[in-house]
Amino acid sequence: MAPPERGALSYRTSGPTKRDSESGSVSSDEQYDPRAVQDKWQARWAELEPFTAVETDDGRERRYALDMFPYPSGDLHMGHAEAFAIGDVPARFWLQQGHNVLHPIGWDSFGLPAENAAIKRDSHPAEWTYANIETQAASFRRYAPSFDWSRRLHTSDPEYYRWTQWLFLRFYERGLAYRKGGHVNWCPKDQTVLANEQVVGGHCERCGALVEKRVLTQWYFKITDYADRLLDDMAGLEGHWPERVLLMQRNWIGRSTGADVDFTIEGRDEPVTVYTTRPDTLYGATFMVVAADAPLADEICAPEQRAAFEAYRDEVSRESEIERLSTEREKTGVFLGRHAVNPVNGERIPVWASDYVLAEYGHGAIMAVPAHDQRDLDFALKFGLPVRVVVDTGRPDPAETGVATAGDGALVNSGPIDGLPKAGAIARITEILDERGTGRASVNYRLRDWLVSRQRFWGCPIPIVHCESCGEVPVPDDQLPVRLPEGLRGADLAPKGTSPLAAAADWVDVPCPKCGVAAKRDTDTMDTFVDSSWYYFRYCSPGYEGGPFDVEQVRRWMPVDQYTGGVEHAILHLLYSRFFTKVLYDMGMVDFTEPFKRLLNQGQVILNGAGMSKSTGNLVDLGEQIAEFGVDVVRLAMLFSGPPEDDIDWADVSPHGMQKFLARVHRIASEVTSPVGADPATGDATLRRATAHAVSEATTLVGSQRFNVAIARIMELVTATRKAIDSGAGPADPAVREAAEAIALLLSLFAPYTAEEAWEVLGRTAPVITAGWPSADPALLVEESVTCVVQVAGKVRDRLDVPPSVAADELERLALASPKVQEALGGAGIAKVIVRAPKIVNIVPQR
RNA sequence: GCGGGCGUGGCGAAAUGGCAUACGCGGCAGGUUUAGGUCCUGUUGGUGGCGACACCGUGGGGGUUCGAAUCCCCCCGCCCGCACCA
Repeated sequence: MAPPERGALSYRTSGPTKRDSESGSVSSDEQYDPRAVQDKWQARWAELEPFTAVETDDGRERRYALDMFPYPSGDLHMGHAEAFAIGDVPARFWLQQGHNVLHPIGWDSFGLPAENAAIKRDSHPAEWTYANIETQAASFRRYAPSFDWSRRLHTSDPEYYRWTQWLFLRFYERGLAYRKGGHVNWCPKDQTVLANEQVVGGHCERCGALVEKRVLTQWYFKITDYADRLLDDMAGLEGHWPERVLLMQRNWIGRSTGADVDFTIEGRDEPVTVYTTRPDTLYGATFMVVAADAPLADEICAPEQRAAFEAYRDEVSRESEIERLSTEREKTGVFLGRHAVNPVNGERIPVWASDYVLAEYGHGAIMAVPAHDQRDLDFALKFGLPVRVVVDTGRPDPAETGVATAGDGALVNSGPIDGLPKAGAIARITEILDERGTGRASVNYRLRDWLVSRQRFWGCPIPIVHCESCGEVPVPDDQLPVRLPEGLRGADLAPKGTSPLAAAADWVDVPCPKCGVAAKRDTDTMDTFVDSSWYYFRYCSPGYEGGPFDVEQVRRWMPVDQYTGGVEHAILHLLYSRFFTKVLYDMGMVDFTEPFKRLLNQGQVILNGAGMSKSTGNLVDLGEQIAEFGVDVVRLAMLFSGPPEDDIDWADVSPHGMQKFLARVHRIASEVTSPVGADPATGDATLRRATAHAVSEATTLVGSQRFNVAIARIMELVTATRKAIDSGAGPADPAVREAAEAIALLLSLFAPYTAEEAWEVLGRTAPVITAGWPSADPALLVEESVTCVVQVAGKVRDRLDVPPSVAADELERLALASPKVQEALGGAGIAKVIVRAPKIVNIVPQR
């Protein structure tokens, strides 16, 4: 439908209200239209700047409300609308509570889509990127989150990425950024490498292409050095971050404890070390398995098995990730023609190669204990290798059943550790290995170092120069930023497996900063997750030129009080940001180790039970919704539909209901006739209590992020106020003004335009956002009487109006005196009476 | 397979040991209106009854308790994460 012209619709401010005092009904031909007031308040906010955070101390407490900054992929969509509506609530709440609030906005503006668009349109990624940013910025202004626009940043600005490079160099100095060769994930579509975190189920997280393995030399951040701290510091986030995010990070880091055991290899000087979480089963090891793609397998393979091994290895290298990932696939492998010697019993065991052992984990080799590990058992049964039980779990023989026994029990066939339980045996055997120098306790992680280099153009250049005589040479700080080369555009950026930057000869060729001879720049750019790992620090002092951030400002604002964003970043962005924060702590630049105190993951906006997508046409357009209903309605519908963490199916959302509610709010404001400042103490006591309750509960509910229930409380207050106007105290009662003002103040968090308008209609001048947060008079929260429920055998039989302070024995007497209770008892004796004054009495009859 | 979460009216959801279904949508009835829409009022878990009421009811079964949507055990269903990590 075509939206009415903006501003053409009138809304009632004081016009004639036909009121039928007999029925209490009111009719109206005109209805308040939230769209009509949007431009007016946008202009007022732009002029008054109520959302600008104050850098210097002004006595107010500081709060930092952060939303995950957007990628400028196009205009804002329903997902943004939900996330930013949710993130705006605490920011406005704190502001109205009188705090100095930092609520910034910026753009994560490096990344592949811009580059792909540039290739397609024969243009430069910056054109597409910055045009989209302007589109989103304009939409944001209308959508009206309480942003401090003065702190706006873009990660693709040289003023920003200068400091991304600076941080890279600090990491480099600390040995936390390094280059190494090895197997890497390669996306054949995007023509670039990917971090482990960006591979989901064997596919590229971004484009969905099947990821391949390649052997390449790449830049890494040594996040594994921080594995323990990343894991252990999560204890402090417990209860403040969603449990599932913590769980996902724990699983991702995947710490396991066990032991390294050295096996000698016949005909090899050096022993081979294996990692096991079950050193207690060492006597049950009947063979060893080496990862087929590990150099070790190639090295120790005996000549007579070489042909078989190489054939197998080629087969493995051809097989795709899909095959590797299929669950019920048969074990494969090949004997390497060698034997290893078990360090505790001197037993000779054959060494095999297989793809079920991963080259990158542990030492790329394992001791196989088929009786107590299902994978090893599958392998043993397939190739006829022996199975020896060493833990008596009381379960049937795995060799017979094909089911490995992983449980606890007494050790058997295990020499010095016979009879010990699992835990005791692990401790003892580790000691024995230690004494003999053939093993030691060990910890392993699933987490790998973070691969940060990318063979694409639109990212932050890696500030390193490669010199034939000096090797890797960091670009000196005073030569930062290393800007992206000019002149590359369109087809120049097409992916070709090496970085497009390499084609910019005049950019690549530079003198070595150290020795001055001809050298070449590193042509890779950084993963965009590097850019987003520190942007929230930059917000604290966005124009700062002495470093990535002003240490003093960060000390003032951080850590972030609430971070709002999607759960899709549960591992990637949030793990990297936690890592960066810990490194900055070690550098002495910040005095905290966790960046985000509280995390809220909003749900997704879906339609008809399925995710929205352009290709299927299952789409709701934010712009159309706003044109039809207005910003306030969209925001309120998002927030009212359910808990913020839950998905919203737009098919279940009722914008019309929200529209009706906002019109009711506006009309109440317009009907108030008492003057500003009228003393509410003289007003209707019932309505005053309703107001006090709504204020008190809404405050608690907003604080615990239960926005949908908070809105329900405001709705109840609106209904109570309507009743008071129509059939109670009347529009001139000061309690009605008090209620109407409270409604405007509370509603400001959820429907800011209507709240401002109502506030003005009530004769108030300051913007409502600066008018404070209402407080409830405790005296009004105490009820004059409460309803006590009287149960007989757990069923409600009567209700009594009693004072809240009623004594237990008095209440019991009243309850027993009730005719309804006596009737329900039917003459039966009383076994017991439970009294919870003043709410409930439960009488248990004898039976 | 392993781990975690969830299951409440026609629908989105409230209630975290004490009146189940707040609030909203949708429905129904009435009022206002030339009419429609808007707006206002009432009503709306099921079964039975003219009715006051009665009984049943939070996925299913069992348990703890004076009292369970809420806590415990088993089962069913759905969602999410991980998935050869030795």
